[in-house]
Amino acid sequence: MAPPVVQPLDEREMSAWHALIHAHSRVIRRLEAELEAEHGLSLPAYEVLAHLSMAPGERLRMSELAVHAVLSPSGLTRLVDKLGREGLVSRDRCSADARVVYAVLTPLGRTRLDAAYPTHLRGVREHYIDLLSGEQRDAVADALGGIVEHSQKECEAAVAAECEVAEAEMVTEPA
Amino acid sequence: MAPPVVQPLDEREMSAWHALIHAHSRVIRRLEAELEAEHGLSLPAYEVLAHLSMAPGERLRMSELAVHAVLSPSGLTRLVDKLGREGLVSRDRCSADARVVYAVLTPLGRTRLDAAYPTHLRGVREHYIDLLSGEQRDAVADALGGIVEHSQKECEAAVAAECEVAEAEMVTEPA
DNA sequence: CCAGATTTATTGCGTGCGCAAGTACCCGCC
DNA sequence: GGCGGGTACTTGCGCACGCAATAAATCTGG
Repeated sequence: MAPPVVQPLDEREMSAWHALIHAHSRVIRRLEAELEAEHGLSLPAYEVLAHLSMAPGERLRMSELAVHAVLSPSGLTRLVDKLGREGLVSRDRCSADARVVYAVLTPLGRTRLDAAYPTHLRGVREHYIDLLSGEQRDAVADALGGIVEHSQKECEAAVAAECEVAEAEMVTEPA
Repeated sequence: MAPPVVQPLDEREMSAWHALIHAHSRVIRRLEAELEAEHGLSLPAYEVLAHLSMAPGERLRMSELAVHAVLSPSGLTRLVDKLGREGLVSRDRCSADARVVYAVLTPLGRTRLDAAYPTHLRGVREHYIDLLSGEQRDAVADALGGIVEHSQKECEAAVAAECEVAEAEMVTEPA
């Protein structure tokens, strides 16, 4: 019952923390502002189009898209609604499994994406990549990439744990 | 007028970009979920309380607070409204300059912050800091910190540029 | 000393988005 | 073969937040 004394953040740790928060905020804000001003696309919208364009058949399931774009399933549904109204993507129900929906890039969507690509690329370079040395870039990719991986594993572990709990309940309350 | 051909992102650059986006998203989501569940505080709310607690007199101007917390001025006004309704901060008009208002931490706010601190600390460690080696941590702080600084300088430069434009207009259209 | 420009904070408005509940569908088991 | 349990997406709801316009106070030049 002794409180699990956690070491307070020292100055370096603190600065690594604030750096993540503030750098992300600054980079994203600028990039999004440019994308919005020049092409009327939000960053999530751009990312959806970009991921679709790289997928085989320029189509992806909603759930896959939600993972790539950083969006909840419901957020993605609404975003695809919006892009659909603008004619940039269309929906396509899967014939094999009527639950799944594919988002498909339309020719117009491809055109808009191609137009927006230089803006996005320039923004990412100007506000982020080109401000880092090669070593810094690799170090960041390595460090933060590791966090992403770790986080994914923990999610899977959490799901597994839930299953075990469910099984335990099956035993505890056999109804 | 030749299009300023910008080098496409190679694989390493791409991965540094995605790492930033996804790592940020994952870390923030987890931390915020824990903070919300255990103490009913959003991450921005926690940060406002934390910054106030470290300020002299536990008080800070709205505008300063907006810079530290990652929030627009309007966002901050509303957040302070909300924290005020919960009794965690109070507003205090500055006697010297009636335009500025100070947000000050109340005793109740201090209590809530103290209660939430371990959760926040544990979250930052568990989902971020402790997943990095010492070198990685310093490299990230260095690289991303540099981006923040650069971005600040650019903002100042942009403001200066606006002034020049304004001056130029003064000359162009002397009314 | 006052009119206009500037700074500081707030409000109107619209939008984006996450959670939880709902719907439609697939699958395995009796 | 149909029924209970999961899966994939959508919708209801509410809130947070950014931008632009506004209000109030201060500063500055004539």
